[in-house]
Amino acid sequence: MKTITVKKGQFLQRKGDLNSKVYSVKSGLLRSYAIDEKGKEHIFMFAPENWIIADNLPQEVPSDLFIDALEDSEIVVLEKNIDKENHSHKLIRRLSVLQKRVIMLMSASAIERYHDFENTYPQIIQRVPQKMIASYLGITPEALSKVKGEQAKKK
Amino acid sequence: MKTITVKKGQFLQRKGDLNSKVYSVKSGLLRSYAIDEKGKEHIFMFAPENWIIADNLPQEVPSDLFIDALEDSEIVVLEKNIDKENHSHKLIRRLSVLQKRVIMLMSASAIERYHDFENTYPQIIQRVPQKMIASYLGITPEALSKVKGEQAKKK
DNA sequence: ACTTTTTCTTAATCTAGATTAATGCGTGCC
DNA sequence: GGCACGCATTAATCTAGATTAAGAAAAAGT
Repeated sequence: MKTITVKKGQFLQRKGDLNSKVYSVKSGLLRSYAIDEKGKEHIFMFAPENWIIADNLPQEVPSDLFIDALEDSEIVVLEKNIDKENHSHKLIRRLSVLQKRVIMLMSASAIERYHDFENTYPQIIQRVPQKMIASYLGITPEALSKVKGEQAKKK
Repeated sequence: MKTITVKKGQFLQRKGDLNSKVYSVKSGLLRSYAIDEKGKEHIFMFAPENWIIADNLPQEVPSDLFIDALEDSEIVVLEKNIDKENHSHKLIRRLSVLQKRVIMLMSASAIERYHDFENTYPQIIQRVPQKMIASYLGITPEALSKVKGEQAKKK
């Protein structure tokens, strides 16, 4: 269990890496994302201070996600192994978040998902470019810009 | 820890229920699903024999999902509490599945998601109506029918 | 301070999938 | 054995969001 510092833009993990770790963010901001066959990025999650981020996979399988720093950050690197202690509560909370995300992706429109993001992660919205939020929501930056404009006019 | 039998169509859990349980399927087939504001069903998961199914939430919060039986089934009902033993491995495997589902919903087309479902759950595809698979994939039955037709013609 | 690179916005066009509606096909049920 | 109901398919139309493109604004690098 060691602490490292990373600069904005630096990678902690790439797709295909073995023995991926769990990263606990002391300061700064990380993200994880996938790249599809067409070369497009899809942000899976953001992790600001006090969050942990990891590829949600058994540690022996090659990782699917890239993890990099969106800001200069201080990170505690943990082995996935430490399932000796009981992390069940944290895992269940993460499952809960993902379950909601799946349901939202299946049932809510772009604008509804955006509002939910605003409410759930107000801290994050200030710190990352709009296009990354679009990526997290599963839409294009253009679509997010449009839909926000329409929303504003309604008032 | 008791075993119960349920008939096709019977509910094990409804949205809003407190103290939701974990259901281990000995025989038969269960599903969980959400209903959105427009009244539409969105299937979150299927659980055939030897699977477990539950609302992925801390046990004290009211459930978001309905769980009912798609076939007559034998079910072992477990308390969520039994986090005394270390379920971490199962939870991590479930996280892994959900992570993939999120990425697929964000990056893959309807037909790609269908093929992935075919490959991942060949057992299930025979046992549930097409429209439920569509619901799991996040599309309408009509769209699935169409897209399968187009696929067939290509050969 | 100035240049270069990102990011955001707007607009025109295109497309995957939704919606609506009609028809045919089982298959359980009385 | 007939009938009602749930399911699948097809077709026509509609729409949210993708794509492409271009310009303005903001940020970052030197």
